[in-house]
Amino acid sequence: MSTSVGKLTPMTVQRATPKSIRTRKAIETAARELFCTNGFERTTVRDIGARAGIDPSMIIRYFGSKDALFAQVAEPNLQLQDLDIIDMDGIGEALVRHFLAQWEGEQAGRGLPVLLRSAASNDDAAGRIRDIFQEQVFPVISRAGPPETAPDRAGLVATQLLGLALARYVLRIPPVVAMSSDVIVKTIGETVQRYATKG
Amino acid sequence: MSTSVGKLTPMTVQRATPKSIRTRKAIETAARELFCTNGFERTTVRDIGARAGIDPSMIIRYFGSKDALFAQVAEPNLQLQDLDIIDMDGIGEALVRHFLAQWEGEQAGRGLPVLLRSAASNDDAAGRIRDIFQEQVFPVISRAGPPETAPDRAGLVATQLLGLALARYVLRIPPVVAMSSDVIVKTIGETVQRYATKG
DNA sequence: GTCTATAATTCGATAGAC
DNA sequence: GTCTATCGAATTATAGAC
Repeated sequence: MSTSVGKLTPMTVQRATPKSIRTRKAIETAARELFCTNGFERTTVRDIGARAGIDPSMIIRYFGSKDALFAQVAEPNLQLQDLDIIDMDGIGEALVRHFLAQWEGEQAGRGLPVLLRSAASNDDAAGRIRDIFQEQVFPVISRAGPPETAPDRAGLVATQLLGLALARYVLRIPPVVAMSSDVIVKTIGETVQRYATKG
Repeated sequence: MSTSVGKLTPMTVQRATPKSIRTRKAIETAARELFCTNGFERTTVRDIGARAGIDPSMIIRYFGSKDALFAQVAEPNLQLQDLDIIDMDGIGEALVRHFLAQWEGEQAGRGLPVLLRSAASNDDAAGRIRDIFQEQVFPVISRAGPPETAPDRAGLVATQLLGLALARYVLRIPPVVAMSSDVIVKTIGETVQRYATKG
């Protein structure tokens, strides 16, 4: 949900007819897939248009620019609020399981793969990932240990979770790809648990 | 060492005069820095020429193409052979310390940062990272535990080491950047030790 | 060996007909 | 609302004078 249909782009005013809604959604879906697969730089407006089955010029008309489209599409919401009520003894495994589900699920983290794929090429993609961890991961980790070590603990958790995503979904290192979710949750969960609580 | 001066590019035959050697090295250095900072896509041949203080057309003349230059420059050698003789009880900390030195040292891993920066944009950068781990990391990890679990153990080590590099050098997540080398070696070394030996 | 000039593409973005 | 046609800028790569 929340593809923010009502959110007007700062350009040509445009009514939200049923058809325009479908077109906008088609563009966003195609953009997400291509940004995620090829990263920001290697994805062209023309490619997105072709995949969405609409004219490339419509993309500019709807979103104003390629950058604006990327910003619209790369808004990860890790939905970690679900974990707030979990007891801290299982925070490690819970975090890993949650992340795997986010990456492999239908919504695919709503943008995290897109960002990670483009973090090296898009100017602010790295900054957005930083924001995500500060705003969404840090608060959760904070409560799992002494407050004064919270930044370090959150940072360590970030290295392991991002490294897992990088190796499994971007670089596709064979044994990491082949590993079952259960093994990952158990093995890496133990690491995350230690990072989150003891640092 | 081993900037492979004698290695002829498959193009215009060219004598290796002292001047041409200097030019070639200047190009390689500038390319490494820019590829490492901005990734493959955002680095232009013109930028490299400007930084090297030579004409952009010389780059094509010397290396044939931008892709060929990238391939020439992105040949990481982790030099893990130094670790072969270390006792396995300290393999975790040794690996992390070695990696940090590689990333932060003069030679900067001779290409690993370049590759990681470009893994999302350059077609074969991800493949090269896979090769690096299979050829260089895997053999070292193999000896640290039961052979049948070697791939999984090496894969787990990869997630943590690459995640550390990603968070600290590419995404620059503040607490990870601020963390001292000693703390990183100790904390993450403990994780790598467990992955390398027990899986 | 080096540089000037430019060819040949490709991209993002726009104008305007319908 | 959608598409055709195209602009202007940027890129890699080449040709040829010096």
